Amino acid sequence: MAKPLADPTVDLGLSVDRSSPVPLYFQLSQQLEAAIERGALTPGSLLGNEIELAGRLGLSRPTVRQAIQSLVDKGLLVRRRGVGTQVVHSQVKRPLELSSLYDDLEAAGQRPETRVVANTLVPAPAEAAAALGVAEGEEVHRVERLRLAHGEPVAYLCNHLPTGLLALDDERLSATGLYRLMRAAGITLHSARQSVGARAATAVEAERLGEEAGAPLLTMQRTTYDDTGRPVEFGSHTYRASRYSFEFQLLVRS
Amino acid sequence: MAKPLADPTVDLGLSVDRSSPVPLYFQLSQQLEAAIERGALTPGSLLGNEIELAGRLGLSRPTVRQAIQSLVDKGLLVRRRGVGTQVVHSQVKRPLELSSLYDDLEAAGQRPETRVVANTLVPAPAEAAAALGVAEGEEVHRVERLRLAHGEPVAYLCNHLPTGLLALDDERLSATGLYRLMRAAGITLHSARQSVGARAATAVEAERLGEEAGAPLLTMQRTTYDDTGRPVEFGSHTYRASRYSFEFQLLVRS
DNA sequence: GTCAATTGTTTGTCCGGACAAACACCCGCC
DNA sequence: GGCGGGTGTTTGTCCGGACAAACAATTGAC
Repeated sequence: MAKPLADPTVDLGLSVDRSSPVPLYFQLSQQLEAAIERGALTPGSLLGNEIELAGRLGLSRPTVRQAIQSLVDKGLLVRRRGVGTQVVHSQVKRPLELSSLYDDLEAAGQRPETRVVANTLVPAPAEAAAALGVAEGEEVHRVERLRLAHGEPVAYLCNHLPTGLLALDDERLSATGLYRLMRAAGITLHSARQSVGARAATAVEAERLGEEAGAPLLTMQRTTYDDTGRPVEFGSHTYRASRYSFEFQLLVRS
Repeated sequence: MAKPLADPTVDLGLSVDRSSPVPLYFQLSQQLEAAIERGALTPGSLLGNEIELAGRLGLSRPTVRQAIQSLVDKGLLVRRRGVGTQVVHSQVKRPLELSSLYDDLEAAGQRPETRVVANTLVPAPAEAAAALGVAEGEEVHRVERLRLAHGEPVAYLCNHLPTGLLALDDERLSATGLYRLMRAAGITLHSARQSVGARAATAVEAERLGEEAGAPLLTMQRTTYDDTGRPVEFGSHTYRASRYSFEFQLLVRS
């Protein structure tokens, strides 16, 4: 009979605005996420059952469930039948996004810079053609960039893109990341297929990145798709292993 | 007015079994996924609207929506208001799972083998203690293994695990992967935090893997959490870059 | 004291309906 | 011919309810 929490609605300042165009379930999930983020909901604590929560907020149970489910999908909450919904007790950050090197560096406080080495139209090489789903030799954009942080080279990025998708001028390429340009052009990025490996740097690669020949490089090849499943970008990147590593969080989908 | 598909229900052999304990939405989503997998639903093709589909199957719209939504989450389908639900036209495999090296090798037809190099209790080193959330110096399991494919070394795996979770005997460790053992012990793996990088092999590392000193190695550090957010494993792995690379698919969470 | 059955709580699944918002398409106007 | 508005289709959101399944805790029997 004794409830572990007095009234979470009050403590957490949960409330919804029915006049807002933001969906109710989304308002709720954001508030819950914020509460978890700032520690108002401590790891392991119960959330109170769905019926009560719905009643207190003046929402229906399906709406509350939708809000909770989205947080479960993000890995912030765990539900157990007969027990309730608990906050996961781990230092989960973000469940993994399609990371942009530029944004990552910027978020880390490293001042990212981009030097455009090449920006031309070329006949598609076999590998790029296969990834982009165009005929070999068909014209595609080719962009080669050197990415720096604090004035030091971090990565050499070579990308191929289908024509007609995007206006690519050196100025904009220098100012920001490719993904931001694509999003700004109305392309909704959706998924990507990646392959991450390592190899020793060739003399040319080493010189570009300021390493010794034979130094270990982290390599990534990535094909990115928009929300219709159309390939929009194929990238071959090499990173200085001494200056960069990939960090990400995986969720098991059940 | 003209429908692109005559009656998908018939063509795809969709049907649900109400006497089965398997949830209806899950039955439907599995059948749809199978139809996409085997090409019965071609990329770009419409799925027919939700109301009709529900009517034909004798299900309610929410149930059909739940089935479709799960496939949208997996990146197999795209929904557009006023248009309908389409099959994504790309060669999407699986959206990325918490990959097990053993399972990956086995699925690729490489015959994986494991040699247990060490399997002891040790005081937790600082890094492992921090990852597992235990005090430094507290006793933890330490397992070192060499993973081979076709008799050739592929990776050197060093893992730390909390005590009391799992019975770790050399025999079982040799026969299968660590993740399978954990699942078999009733641990539900949920998420993992990974860091992938590269570095040159030290003399010791090179010797273990049959490489030259200085050869590029792919490194991974991973902390795995169960469904309650409790850390259950911390691994430091080194892979022969010449023989292995990580392949995975990322989804952008909207 | 220990084990098994019962009971209560909570989430899981499913239904039927209603209205809103976004998009594609067609038609009429200019 | 081009453009704008109207119309219809489809998904998005939300409601209220009902029953089933899983789990924990208590109760009862041995």
